[in-house]
Amino acid sequence: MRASSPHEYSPLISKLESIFTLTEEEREALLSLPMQVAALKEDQDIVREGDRPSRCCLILSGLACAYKVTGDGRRQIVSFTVPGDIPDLQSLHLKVLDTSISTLTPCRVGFIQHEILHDLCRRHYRFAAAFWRETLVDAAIFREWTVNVGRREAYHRMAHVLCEMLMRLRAVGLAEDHACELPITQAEFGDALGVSTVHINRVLQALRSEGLIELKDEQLNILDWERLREVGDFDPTYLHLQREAPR
Amino acid sequence: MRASSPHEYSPLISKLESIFTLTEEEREALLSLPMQVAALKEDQDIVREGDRPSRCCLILSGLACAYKVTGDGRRQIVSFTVPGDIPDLQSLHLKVLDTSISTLTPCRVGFIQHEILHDLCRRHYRFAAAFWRETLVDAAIFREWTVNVGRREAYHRMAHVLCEMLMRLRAVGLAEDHACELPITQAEFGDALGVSTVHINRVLQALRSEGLIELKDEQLNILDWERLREVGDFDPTYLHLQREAPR
DNA sequence: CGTTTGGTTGAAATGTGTCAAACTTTGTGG
DNA sequence: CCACAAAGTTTGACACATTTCAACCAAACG
Repeated sequence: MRASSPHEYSPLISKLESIFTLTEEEREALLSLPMQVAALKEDQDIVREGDRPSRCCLILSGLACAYKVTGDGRRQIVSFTVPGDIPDLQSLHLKVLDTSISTLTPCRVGFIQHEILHDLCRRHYRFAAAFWRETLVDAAIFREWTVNVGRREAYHRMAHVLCEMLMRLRAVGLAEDHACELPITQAEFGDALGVSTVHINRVLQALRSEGLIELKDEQLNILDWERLREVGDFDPTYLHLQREAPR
Repeated sequence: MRASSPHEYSPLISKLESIFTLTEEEREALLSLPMQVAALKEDQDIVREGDRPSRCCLILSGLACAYKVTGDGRRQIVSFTVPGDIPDLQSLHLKVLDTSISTLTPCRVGFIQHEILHDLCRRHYRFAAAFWRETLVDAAIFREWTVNVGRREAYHRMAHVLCEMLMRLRAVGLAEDHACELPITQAEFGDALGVSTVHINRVLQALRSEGLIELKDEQLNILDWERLREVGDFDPTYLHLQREAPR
């Protein structure tokens, strides 16, 4: 664990910049936020359900996920994170965590104290609005996942998350037009989509044999974006990626 | 549509009061919020996916739901609302709505202009925090629903929502210890749980014959709360109902 | 009183889970 | 650098939860 250097904030800053233009003062304020940086291995819990954290975690690099475990020990991943996400930003206002957050790949994670963030939000309403907005986009993704899991068959479900991940990774500069690194195992996809690993395997084979995707060696290649979008019934509105007027 | 009288705000005020104590000034500020009140019939859309609303809707009485429709026309309800909820509070920071909101029963709904709420939040950070928190609790509910739909069988899923609804209604004074009005049809439960109406029917019969619940004439009676909780794998933590220290 | 809405039932079709085994790739220590 | 273990992927057969379809019933309603 070491302190942050200025460039560490770049995933967060570019994410905020993608929504509205930061003033010089705001950029300064962000860059001077004290943050503890840690490098984590894969499959490590960053925080756990039931924790009462005093800080938030900013994913600087790598993939992570938020998940819950049912009484009989089955895991449901409720969202994937991409760099620039703060998956436990909710803890700023909800004392007890109701989800765990775990790395899927090795990650660099920045920890920022709650008080620091509260100060920032109190001083600049635009930051409060920006962070609040982040949590609202998260919520929109949760809603879409409920729809995905509740009303689409596994084949379509899979197409849908692949579309989502590509768009989200592209938004933070981690994907080409129709390709990206996607180091997610079939078991993890299963936990995310509420489907058994075996079935995920079959569904992926179907998508491959239909000529929609290539997925091998942690590398996703979307061969027919238009048809994958249709199959996944994917409409990116819920990701709220468009630039909007500042508040 | 008519203007609000003071007592209209009571569902919202008691909800906020259940989280932290309002100062006299804050209570004043809330009561003086201009709000347009409308009485809606059942099964009416309040707002629709794709809308760009300039106001939020506060459910004053009745049940409503947020839902999305898939490309092939199947509806997924992503959450139920109870009085005091502001199901499109997200629209304060996300321009385009990604879900529709519809009444399930006749409802009284209050509309509050975005500017008014933004002003309030800017002037009193505690309100920003309180409303922000509301949206975070919503998000927690979405997450739990993903788990419910993704990892539990229909029988357990149903038990889970019944527990959730009882707790939420109790929190706003609309339920006894183990009973409440619950005017939700089996088709609506189906859309909420990602299950066909027919199967909802069978699952309800099972819950009834196990002696766990009575559900008839829009009246839910939980006969064995402890076992229903177990069957539904229900842990209310995610509802974040406990009183917390002010911010 | 007929019509609509919501609930109930049965039988057949099907998507998905489970189990168990084999295969492939990756990582690691000797 | 090989050998072995561990992790991830693939396959087939079978079980089962849930859907679909179609009909019927009961209560509410205008």
